[in-house]
Amino acid sequence: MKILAHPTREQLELPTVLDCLGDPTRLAIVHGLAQHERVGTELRCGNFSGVGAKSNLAYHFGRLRETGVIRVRIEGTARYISLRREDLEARFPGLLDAILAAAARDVDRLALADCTFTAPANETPQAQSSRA
Amino acid sequence: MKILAHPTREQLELPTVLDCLGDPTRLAIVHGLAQHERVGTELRCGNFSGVGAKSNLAYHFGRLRETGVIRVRIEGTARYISLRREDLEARFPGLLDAILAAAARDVDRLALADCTFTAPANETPQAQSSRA
DNA sequence: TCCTAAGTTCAAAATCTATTGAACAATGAG
DNA sequence: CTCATTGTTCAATAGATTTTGAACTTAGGA
Repeated sequence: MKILAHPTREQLELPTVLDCLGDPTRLAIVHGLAQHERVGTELRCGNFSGVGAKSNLAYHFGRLRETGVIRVRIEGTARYISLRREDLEARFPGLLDAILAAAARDVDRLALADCTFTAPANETPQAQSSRA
Repeated sequence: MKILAHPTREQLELPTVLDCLGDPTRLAIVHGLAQHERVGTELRCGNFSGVGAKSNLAYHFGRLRETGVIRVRIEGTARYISLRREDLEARFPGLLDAILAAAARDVDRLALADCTFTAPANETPQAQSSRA
């Protein structure tokens, strides 16, 4: 089992993060992650669709991870994705929230609709509430 | 005398703006503009240096204008530049401030130092103090 | 008028990005 | 073991980005 390389909090760079989120596909992924956070379950790479070939999805997730926007945890053959909210907030206060709020407001304007995900039922062991 | 095309406030797009500011050179320009705002004088394109050839500066200013990040006012042969703070704030609340604050905090880390400007003495008619 | 300063536009080059399909690796199930 | 699932890596490609120098425009003096 491999552990993927992530930049440390201190290594996060502003232009890199902005550039990373400037891509509509990646912004859509991050928006989707943020929207899904309240559900409590974790999303896998494969939950996302509408981004083209599988290899393209891997490419964008790679970029999001290398940039430090998301964290990727390997478990079996699956990779669970989460937003690095605390790290981003510590380095760039208010930035992620402003971006997510703007993305949420513009959701129909962006190509965000192209990137959707099918939410998992109750795949992660730790996080499911009593009612579905 | 020409008037340059600017997107309207409503036409500002989040991915476009993020992508535009994801470039270190343009981020440096915008940071410089914001830093200079308190002085009260307007900056021209030519006040900036360290960005390479003149045509490259024109390229980046063109991009910033088309994206809606800056406004460019022509006066004679000079072009006066200003940040579109209100428009950006209206469309993406908190975004510009978060970016500028982060850029200011990371100022020595970024290549911002490469892009400097020589502030004008008292070129704009409305804003000059008594001291030279 | 002629000159200069400010900035643009164009074409070319070097580089980077996004996308795809095919082949590959790793894990868990039957 | 065998097989399907999950996702990666590779090579190729099409397109976008950044950068440069040279030629050009425009306005304001001397």
